[in-house]
Amino acid sequence: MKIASFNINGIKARIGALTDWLNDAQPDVAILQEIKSIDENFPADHFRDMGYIVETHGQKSFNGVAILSKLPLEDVTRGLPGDDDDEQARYIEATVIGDKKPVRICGLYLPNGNPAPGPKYDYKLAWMERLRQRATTLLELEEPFLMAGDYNIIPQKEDAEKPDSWREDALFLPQSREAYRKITSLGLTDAFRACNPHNPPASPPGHYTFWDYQAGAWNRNNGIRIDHFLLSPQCADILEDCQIDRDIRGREKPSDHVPIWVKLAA
DNA sequence: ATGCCGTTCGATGAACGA
Repeated sequence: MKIASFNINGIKARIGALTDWLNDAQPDVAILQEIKSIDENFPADHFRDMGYIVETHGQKSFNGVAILSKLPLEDVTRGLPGDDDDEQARYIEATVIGDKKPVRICGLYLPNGNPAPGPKYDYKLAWMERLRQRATTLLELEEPFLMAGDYNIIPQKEDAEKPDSWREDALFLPQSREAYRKITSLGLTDAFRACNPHNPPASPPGHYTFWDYQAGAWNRNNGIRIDHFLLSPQCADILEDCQIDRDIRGREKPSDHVPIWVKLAA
């Protein structure tokens, strides 16, 4: 089973690039972030015609997440538990029925948090604590699950081409990385690092999932790794591969993020 | 030092992003 995550930065602007990538990469499941659309305006029929089940959790103009799946989905839930007043559409869950076993999929678009400090940063940290709570609940089930999406977290300096330039940014502040570690240290595996260990000091070119549209970031490989797959122990047991579809960033009318995917024996 | 660039809504720019 191939499961991909892709922050598309607007479905209206990306329907062509997304369709081309789906046809090339052929994921069984695509977890999307920043659809920037209400559910009614998401082109669900287009993806149904391609063989996908479509589940969205959208809002007007901003945020919004979705799951496209060629495999059956069960028990779809929308929104991250823990704050009934949170109206931002950033979280969706579903169970994918694989040929061998079911996997619970959590698709997330974690708040950016800038500027820090400030209310947006407070919201980010509170949201991460709610995500940690949700992970704790799911871990108690001792079943395969994964949390994938745009975490807006640079976990380590190796995950940025120019870490110094992110030193005071909400994506890289010590408090942000501590909140992220509190989630991974529950026992979740970073699938990309499990499959692509960083080997200092002979640093190879960095592996990134985001390059800013500005200042020639792509041409300079001035990127950051902020889209992640975190796997439960039972899911890490069946992990076969995890890679980043880097070349997508160089195509026509690209998103500023690229897809990252896992292959599971499920 | 600031903006660079891109998307959205809906306007002749503002808000937001990372």
